[in-house]
Amino acid sequence: MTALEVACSECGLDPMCQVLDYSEQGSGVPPGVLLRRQPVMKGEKLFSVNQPFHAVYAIKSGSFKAIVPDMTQGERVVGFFLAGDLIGAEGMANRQYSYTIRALEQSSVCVLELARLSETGRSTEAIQGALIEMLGREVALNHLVTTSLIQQNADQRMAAFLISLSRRSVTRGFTSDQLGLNMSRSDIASYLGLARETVSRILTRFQNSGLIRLRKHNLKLLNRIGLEKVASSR
Amino acid sequence: MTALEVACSECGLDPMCQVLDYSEQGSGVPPGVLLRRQPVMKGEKLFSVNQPFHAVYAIKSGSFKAIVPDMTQGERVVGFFLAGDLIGAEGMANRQYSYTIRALEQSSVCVLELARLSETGRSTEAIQGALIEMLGREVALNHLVTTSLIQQNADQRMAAFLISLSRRSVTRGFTSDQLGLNMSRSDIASYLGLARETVSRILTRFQNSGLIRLRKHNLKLLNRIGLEKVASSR
DNA sequence: CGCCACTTTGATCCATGTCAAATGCGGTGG
DNA sequence: CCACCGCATTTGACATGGATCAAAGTGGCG
Repeated sequence: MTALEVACSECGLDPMCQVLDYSEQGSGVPPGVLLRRQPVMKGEKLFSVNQPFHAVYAIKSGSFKAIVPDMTQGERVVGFFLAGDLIGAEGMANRQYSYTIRALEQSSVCVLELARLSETGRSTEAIQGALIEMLGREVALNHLVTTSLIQQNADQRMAAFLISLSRRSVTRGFTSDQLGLNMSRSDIASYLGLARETVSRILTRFQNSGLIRLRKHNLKLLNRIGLEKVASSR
Repeated sequence: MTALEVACSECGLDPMCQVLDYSEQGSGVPPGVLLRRQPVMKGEKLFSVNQPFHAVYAIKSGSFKAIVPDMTQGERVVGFFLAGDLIGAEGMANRQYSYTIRALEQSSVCVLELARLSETGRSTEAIQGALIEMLGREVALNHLVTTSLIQQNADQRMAAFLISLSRRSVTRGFTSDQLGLNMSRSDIASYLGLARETVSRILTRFQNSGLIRLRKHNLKLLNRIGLEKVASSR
């Protein structure tokens, strides 16, 4: 059950890896600046909210959730991250992380220790260029996500959520119609702002109408066109 | 009725202005790279969705809304921008803007033509550093906004919205309890994902319970503590 | 002064939350 | 290997917040 890895070329950290020329041995980059393929156990944290910022992470395989404390419900899910995604960049400006990251399954990540970049001997210009590229993508991505969730009914949100997962999966080089739904129904509910009962009902309804097939945590999109229609209908 | 201006030190574009040393005459920066205090009429667009990216804007005075086309309702409001805010950075990575920006009132902006930065003669390193600073703040900010809106009831959303406006206003050096609500009720409704009737009802209810005072488009927060209680209650 | 767009207020309806109970499933210990 | 327990998920019944429909103010501007 080894999870699939993304290719480096599809990874959010790639601009920086190119600069560091990490594929080469003897690149002169000191050890500990860029850690590759660190394993992370299911349930383990990458970092916690308010912890001082020190590194950005890229998911090589597996998946994670981002959570923030919430006095009413304990925790609130504010995002899911899949292989290829970059995690932690939002902590850069504030010098501390703004959410807690927890692995949804056995995963692996690459870790870039930002403070130690100057030790690499690479030109500041090249490093900064890579940072700009990474941050720019991040800004664009966040904006996309923000737009979608509010002011849609439960069916639309769920359909949009599934499509977005699938789309992210396919841009990272995986199959587009088959993917692991490793988060719990409660996690999905929290993320979409719905009750978990509603999530459950919608998923079974989608299944009964032939849009998806769901076995445990394995999801197959049977009718993408239909899902897209649901997501955009009113 | 001249709108108040933010100080440069509070502006989202400031890191770059510092690098360009724009306050000096004879700084050697060619004309047209950084335009200051361009007036924008009420209703005028800064740029439109899908238009090729060329510049980022900083609001010197006034306010704007960000809208995206929506087949069902014509347009959807995805954000409001106040004096000091940076607009357009999300277009950098994709090379095109992802929403349309329209002025809510007579306003003024500073415009930075990004493609022409190299003409300034400033060191690439300094320019890149400024870009990183700007983008980093942007990432952090977007994340903050995203988190708040979903999974809250109408009262909470409205209270959070008013508080956020006030907070942004005060961090930019304006008074915290008095501010212009220059968008229409429909705009607020679209942004918060509510019906405009609901927005109207909530505002009158807030007013009747002494939380705010609303005269036309002039809003005064009378009881911030009360509002915060509404925003976080469940 | 009068028109038109925006806003407010009222009445009704429906989607989704909430509460409750049944079912399924994985892990553990005998 | 099986029986049992605890937790996640599903399903059902009901309550309600906010959408929708309708109509009456209100204010800005020609």
